[in-house]
Amino acid sequence: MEKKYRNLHIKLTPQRLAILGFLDGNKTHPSAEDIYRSVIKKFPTMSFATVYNTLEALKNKGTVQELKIDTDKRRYDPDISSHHHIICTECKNILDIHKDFRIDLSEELTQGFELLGNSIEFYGLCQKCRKRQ
Amino acid sequence: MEKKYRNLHIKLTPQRLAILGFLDGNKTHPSAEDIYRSVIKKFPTMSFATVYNTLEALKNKGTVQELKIDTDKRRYDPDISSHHHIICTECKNILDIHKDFRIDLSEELTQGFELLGNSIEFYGLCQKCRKRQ
DNA sequence: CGATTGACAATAATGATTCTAAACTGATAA
DNA sequence: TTATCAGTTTAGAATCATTATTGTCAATCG
Repeated sequence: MEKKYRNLHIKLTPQRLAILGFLDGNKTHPSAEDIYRSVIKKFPTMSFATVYNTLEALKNKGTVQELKIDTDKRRYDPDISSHHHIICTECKNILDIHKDFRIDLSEELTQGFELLGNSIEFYGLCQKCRKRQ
Repeated sequence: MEKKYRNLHIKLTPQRLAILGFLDGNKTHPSAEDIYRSVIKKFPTMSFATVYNTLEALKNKGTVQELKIDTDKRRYDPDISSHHHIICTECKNILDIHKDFRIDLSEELTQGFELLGNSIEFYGLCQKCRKRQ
């Protein structure tokens, strides 16, 4: 379990391993609070500062990315592959979209920008909300 | 000047007109604070609550949209046409991209979602930051 | 063995946003 | 004109997410 994270070259403390464990394979785009609430079960002394510090460290190492899908609070994603999201406009449920979209922009549109990539937020209605309508 | 906003069917107080005037044609994606700082020049008694209340009202009327381009604070855009943004990864400068991208998703990807639209965040290097590198 | 470093926890501080309560405004009715 | 009423504004307090600070401890290094 630990071996997996050795190459991060950060100190693998029990708290950090618990956070990494929670994030591993997690598809729920958790907030700092979500992480805190889960990890505190095993580490009753866990503090928010540790969650934020660890997330900052992981962000810098590039193993976690910060998402902009929520204006209320930051959300984090352990899946750092370039992927996109579709969000239900009703219930705000979020689904990952694993596909690359190479979108080119004309020079007229980019006005001198060098285009490096894109991140797409799709929106729509999830199955449950469609039935409810 | 006022006629333009009559069809909003909200009470057009002087403060609201000042906010609407600041937003009209604004391409800077201002935060609540940006709006406050500008409008307080004419209305020294203006309060933040009024800015937020007005933004909420305008959002509900669909004349302003809340952007998710900044994790630190909310930003607002009076341009409600479906458009996108390109953000400089260095200086965070933002440029509007006015073009429609119809992107279809396979059923396998959407898993029951009814796709309604998309919003794309492009990223890259702006002209100034390219030269600086 | 000290000395140093990095991480932790608790807590204080900050900054954005929301809430509250009282005063104000403008329209309408008496 | 005056009274009333709904909606708006204001100032400031409250809340919530995030960041900074401080003292402590454990692991590491010379």
